[in-house]
Amino acid sequence: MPELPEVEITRRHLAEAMVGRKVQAASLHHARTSRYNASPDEVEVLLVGRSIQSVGRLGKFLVIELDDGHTVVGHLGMSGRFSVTSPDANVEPHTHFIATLDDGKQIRFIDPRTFGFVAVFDAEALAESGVARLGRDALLDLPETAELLSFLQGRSAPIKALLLDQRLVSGLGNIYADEALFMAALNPLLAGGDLTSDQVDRLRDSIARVLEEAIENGGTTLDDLAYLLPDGKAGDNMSVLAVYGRTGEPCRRCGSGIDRVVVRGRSTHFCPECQPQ
DNA sequence: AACGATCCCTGTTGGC
DNA sequence: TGCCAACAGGGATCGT
Repeated sequence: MPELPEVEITRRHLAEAMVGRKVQAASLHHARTSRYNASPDEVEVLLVGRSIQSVGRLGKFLVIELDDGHTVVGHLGMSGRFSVTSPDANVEPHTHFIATLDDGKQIRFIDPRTFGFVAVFDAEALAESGVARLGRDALLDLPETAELLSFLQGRSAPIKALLLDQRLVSGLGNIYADEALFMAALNPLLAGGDLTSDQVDRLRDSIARVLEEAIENGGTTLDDLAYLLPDGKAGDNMSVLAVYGRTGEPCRRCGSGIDRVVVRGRSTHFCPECQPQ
């Protein structure tokens, strides 16, 4: 599933293709993909003729500024993918959105499970959108240990659940939350408020390292869910995952079997020896 | 307020 | 082999 590293890699590709370009045509074929606008038509009307000023990212959201003050917000959900193609390229199944730019290139959004979306917001709608509720970005703006400690103070929820809460720090999903907890040698079920300053310090460093390594590796492409980069290539990061998806397999550090529990409805992978309660 | 459960959706997988 | 239930999960929403 796309998390911060995969969205960041997507952002870089889209920025290269889109910044300074004008949208010549836009078509949106799926009401669920445009669910944050009044209709698919509204997305098309708001986009055509606009120039793209910047392609940014906050957490797992892509934030694209247009020349008239509107903002395009995109989210990959769990199966979404943007591709940059020529207009005559084969249109893949589940292609819900196509924008044609003034250099002839097309930006396409392909999303089988439709958890993702493409929205065009004015300033008011943006301020009420999910983007406005995000905590600091885990890659660009990771809070210092002291600030994280105060966030966690008094929280009884397991640290795994708190890492998935995008209001705390934005960008971590199920894969990198598990990987960061393993790297920090922290049990995912520990209550957030029980973490010591040293533990939060380790967790902070681990979050940064896990995300940076994943970006260097081109992101994580799982076998079952074909996350692909916008150029169609697969990422390499799955080969270095320590715990995610490795239930029953030997821990890369100590050799004992990786365990799996469910936290807040999400599968959670950890080494019971390296990450004791 | 904090926390957990539920829902959305479809390709893949595992059990029978 | 074929069928179908179970599973995967980010974010919104709702109940406790």
